[in-house]
Amino acid sequence: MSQDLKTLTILLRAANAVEHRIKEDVSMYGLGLSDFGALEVLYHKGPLPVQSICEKVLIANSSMSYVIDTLIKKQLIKKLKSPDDRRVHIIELTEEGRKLMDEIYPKHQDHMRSMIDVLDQNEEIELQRLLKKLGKQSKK
Amino acid sequence: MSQDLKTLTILLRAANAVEHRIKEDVSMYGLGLSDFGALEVLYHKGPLPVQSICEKVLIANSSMSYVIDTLIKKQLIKKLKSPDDRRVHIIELTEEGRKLMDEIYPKHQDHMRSMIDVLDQNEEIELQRLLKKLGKQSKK
DNA sequence: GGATATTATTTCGAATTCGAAATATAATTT
DNA sequence: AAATTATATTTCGAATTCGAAATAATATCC
Repeated sequence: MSQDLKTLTILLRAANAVEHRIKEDVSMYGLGLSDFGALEVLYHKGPLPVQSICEKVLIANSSMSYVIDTLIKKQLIKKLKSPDDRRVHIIELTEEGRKLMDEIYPKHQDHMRSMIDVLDQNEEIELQRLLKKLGKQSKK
Repeated sequence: MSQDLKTLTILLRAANAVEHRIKEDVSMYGLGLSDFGALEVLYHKGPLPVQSICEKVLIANSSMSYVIDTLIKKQLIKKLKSPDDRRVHIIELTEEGRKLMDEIYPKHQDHMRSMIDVLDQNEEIELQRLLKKLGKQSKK
């Protein structure tokens, strides 16, 4: 019983379910999961280097280059050169990008919260604790 | 505090970490995540229709068709026609596929268990309970 | 200060994934 | 029993992802 991997299976299923929900939420605006992830980070943290966005969105940087290209084509973000370090490209939302997120995000947030809110506050806090403990171990 | 989505973020991160670990584990044998997922289901449940494998591995059936093709090319599985229903294709491990899993699986299981074992037994059970509760809500 | 190592990003080709349409068969309706 | 609807699978083209190599700039070492 205790030597099986059910816990991980359940974890992957739950995450998959959440991802599908987000995808559903966001595909109406012609965005993919990673597109939205990148916009979301920029929306909340302000302009950021490519690398930092990668770390938040959890995809390879080569994939992020592609995501950034498509978002630039859609005129939702723009790319600036960092004055401090000429290797670095700073990404920021355009006016249009910000407007889109102003429109999408509150609805998305409500939708996601309604998922979480099947848990009471103590359960939510406990879940966070357990996942963090697991996740910490999992990085190498 | 309570209206934010941190819990989901942590969930997605933990799942991502687990997936990366599995990928690492399994890429040494030239397998991808979905390849391994399919083999694992067949290894544990015996021969199954394509559809049932899909449901376990959590990818679209069009993607599963591709996965099955590549595993057939590697001679790890084979495809039989169901005698009951001529729409259905039953997939089963070849001798070679079974041997591979006999080799891989115990190591994989240990590796995965060592991740889970940062949690004590009560924590593990509680995590399962919370994830199930969340996941249930998340399906539509 | 030049050589070497490190970091940030992009490019490339290949692999994986998806959704929608196509195909084939089975089940249900009328 | 024909027509309709539902289910299982595959095919197709496009989108996304990856890892490895390339490029460019900075930091470190000698």
